Amino acid sequence: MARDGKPTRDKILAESKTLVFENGFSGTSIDQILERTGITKGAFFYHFKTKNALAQALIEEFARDDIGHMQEALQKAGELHSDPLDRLLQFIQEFVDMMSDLTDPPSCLYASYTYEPSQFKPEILEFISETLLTWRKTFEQLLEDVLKEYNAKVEVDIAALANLFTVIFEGSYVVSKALNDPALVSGQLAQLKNYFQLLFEKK
Amino acid sequence: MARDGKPTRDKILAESKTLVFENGFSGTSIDQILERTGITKGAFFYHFKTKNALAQALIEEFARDDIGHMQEALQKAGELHSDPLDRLLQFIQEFVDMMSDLTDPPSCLYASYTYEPSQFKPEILEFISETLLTWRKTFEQLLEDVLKEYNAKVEVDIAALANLFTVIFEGSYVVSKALNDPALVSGQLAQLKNYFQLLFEKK
DNA sequence: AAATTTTTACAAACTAGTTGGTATGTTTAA
DNA sequence: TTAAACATACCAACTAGTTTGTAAAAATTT
Repeated sequence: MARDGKPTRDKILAESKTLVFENGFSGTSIDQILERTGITKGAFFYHFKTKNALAQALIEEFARDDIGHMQEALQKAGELHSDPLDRLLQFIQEFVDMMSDLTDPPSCLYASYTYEPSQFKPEILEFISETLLTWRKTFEQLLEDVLKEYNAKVEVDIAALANLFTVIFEGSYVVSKALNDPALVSGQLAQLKNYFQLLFEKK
Repeated sequence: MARDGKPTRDKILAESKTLVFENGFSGTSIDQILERTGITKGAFFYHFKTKNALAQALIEEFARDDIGHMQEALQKAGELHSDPLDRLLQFIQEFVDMMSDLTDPPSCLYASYTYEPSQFKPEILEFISETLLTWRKTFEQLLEDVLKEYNAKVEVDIAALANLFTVIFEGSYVVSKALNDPALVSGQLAQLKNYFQLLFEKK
């Protein structure tokens, strides 16, 4: 190895992500990325064969961080509570805390890509789908554990309940951005906590 | 008036909306619009001075329909129920019904624009913000009416509760698209109904 | 009511600038 | 000195937007 290319690659990824959230993916030109990073076209295409390869690297990094947060919260909730409902509520609380002092509205790359799907190779969209399904499965497990010791006061669809977490996350991001209200996100997640608190009663 | 240009204009708007949901706004070229509509550049720029003027017309039409649905549901809920909680639940049920037999995942232009904000003039983004606030105000009114006759079982933030409707709508659109599951939307709105049913008890 | 003028609603061809991507070099560190 | 990590210059295709022209309907005049 000659010079270390990782700082350059990381810089491309970081600045690209910011740009994609501002302009969308197809609205982000490679020239813009070069401007922000201070590198040249040769450097860019050394690290990424095509613009779509950048898209793929971006979403993979985003998903890695995302799933990382999920597992951290899962572990913390498991450590703090043995009761399955407390664990579920703590899991949500972890994200309420995480989102409680944002200075800017957050953005999700899944949503960004989902609203211009034709720009990406099918495998990228499938990867997003699979990542969201990972979230759902995790949440389904948490819910099933709850249902062993709790009854639901109204009839519930477990899959729908499990999706609700991601739905509120994605939705609160959109609305938070549209209203320029970063604090909105944690407030919405708190509603989900309320819902579960109201829904389940000890057997 | 000479020849009637309205059919042409409407065709541009309809095809453009479809294209924007496929490619994003900046990913949609005017040439693509011309291909789909079968018109020429002269015709396009006769009806819309700039591409951004199209963006504005698109969002205004979308918001008009959107607010229209809101008022329809509001009226119907008001006709069917005098009890404020029943009215609130019926209001949501109207949208559950509306979304219950989708064949494709739906899309929202607010979210689409929000994830490439730099492409639009500030007034367009403000217009989106104001439209979402209209939703919130309507929902706040419904909730306040409920709280006159009902108590909330847990402490609630009315603004957060009012936002939750839009949040679940936007979020379910994103997740529905990402998972290619059109049925998901109505299932998520049903959760919101559950929440309110559990939350309020007669004074 | 017939002839003329004006306006609307387009069509076709063009332009200046931008796009993603490439070909060919140069630098740098092991 | 060799391969990795860039830099420079370039290109064909595409971009939004413009220019110029024209058919037809509506408005105005005769």
